[in-house]
Amino acid sequence: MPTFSQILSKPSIFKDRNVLSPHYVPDILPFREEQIEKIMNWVAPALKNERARNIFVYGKTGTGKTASVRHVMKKFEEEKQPACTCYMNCRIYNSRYRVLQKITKDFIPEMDKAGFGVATLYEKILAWISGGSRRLIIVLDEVDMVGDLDELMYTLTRANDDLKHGSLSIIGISNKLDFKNVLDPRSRSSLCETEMVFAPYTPSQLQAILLQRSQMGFGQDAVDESAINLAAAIAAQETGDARYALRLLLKAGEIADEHSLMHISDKEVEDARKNVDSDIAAEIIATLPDQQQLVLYAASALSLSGSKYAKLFAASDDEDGRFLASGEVYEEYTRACKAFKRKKRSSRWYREYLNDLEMLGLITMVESGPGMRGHTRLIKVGYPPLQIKALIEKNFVHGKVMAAEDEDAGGTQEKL
DNA sequence: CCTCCACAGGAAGCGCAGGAGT
DNA sequence: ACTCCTGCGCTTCCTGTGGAGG
Repeated sequence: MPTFSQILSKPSIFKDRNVLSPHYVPDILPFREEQIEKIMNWVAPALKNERARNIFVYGKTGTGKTASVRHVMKKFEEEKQPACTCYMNCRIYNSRYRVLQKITKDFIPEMDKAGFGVATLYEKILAWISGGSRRLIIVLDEVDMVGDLDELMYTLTRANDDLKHGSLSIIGISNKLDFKNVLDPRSRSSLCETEMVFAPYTPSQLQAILLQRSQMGFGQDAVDESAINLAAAIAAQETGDARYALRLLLKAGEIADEHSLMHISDKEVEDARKNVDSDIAAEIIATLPDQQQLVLYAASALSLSGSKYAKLFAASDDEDGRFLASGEVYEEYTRACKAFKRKKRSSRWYREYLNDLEMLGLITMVESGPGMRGHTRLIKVGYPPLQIKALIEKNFVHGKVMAAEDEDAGGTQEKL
């Protein structure tokens, strides 16, 4: 058994592991100078006591949207003015109510509790802005996750009409390129007052970024040039996602550490790739609500045991695409609920779960064409079903027994 | 052709938790 | 302490929709 000091003194390939983390915002963002300057120009009016423009930033994941905006916000806050910013990720603050609540919580400490109505929160925010003639900029990251976005936009834009002093501006960030088309025209025109697109990084840009970070994160020459090129190529093939590329590098480093290597070559990057893909899925799955896990579990279990329509698909199948019919997955889900002692949800809500899972990229769905009865969706799990099944089983066995008992108690109460 | 099947997804509404107003 | 009120997760009911089968 090693001691902690032995573990800590073990040589590591990492010099500063932190710079490879997805949350790290470097002082210099390569290839984004132009975008940063533009955003600064649009935001600057707030420092001369005018309203900053609303900005809508979009581009695929890992193109530096969030990092660039946060970079500008950091610079902005360094100026001591009645100007302030409020950043939030709408994956968490995903409704008008929660967004307003977050704003009040950040700036009005005595309001830091739940239960106020929308109107109350709105009034308090207006009074706070107006009272200090403030220039508030709200950054809504992953803004497409907000359910009642139209209402949120209406509320926020209306605030400017109601304000005599100060103002409120919005910076929306989204990675859904077609997202603004589903917006109400009115909210679109206010949110998309100014637009900016972040193009994916090119392979050579990714290379440069990886080189910059690897020099900061690892010792000099710890990473093969060809390994960096490989990681850049893999990420470029995906979507030009810098976050993914950095994650590859981080994982490659961890693999090197495990084998006590002081050097990263192509092999470690290759291995990292396999790991990272399933890591990403495992992370998403672990944070999924119980019911959605059960649906996913049912789909994986069924794709292992085989669809009853297997013969049908075999004829028109493109390679291994094992599709399942929505109905049979629901039946399997019902069985899974029984097995894990959970209360099953109605089929209507089950369909909502399917949509959620698809949005997370855990499953893919297609409309049933000719060959199948009626109007059904065909489901395919996006990752190896055996792994998913095992992972969810583990999630349910570990630490969730109490929850199962609670559900059970609820069930008996119902019968009374 | 029509009818039925097996779903998709909108609308309404219900019960609950937790805070406001009194 | 009590009645409202609000948001949330969910169920119930309902109206499409497009191919299968007669």
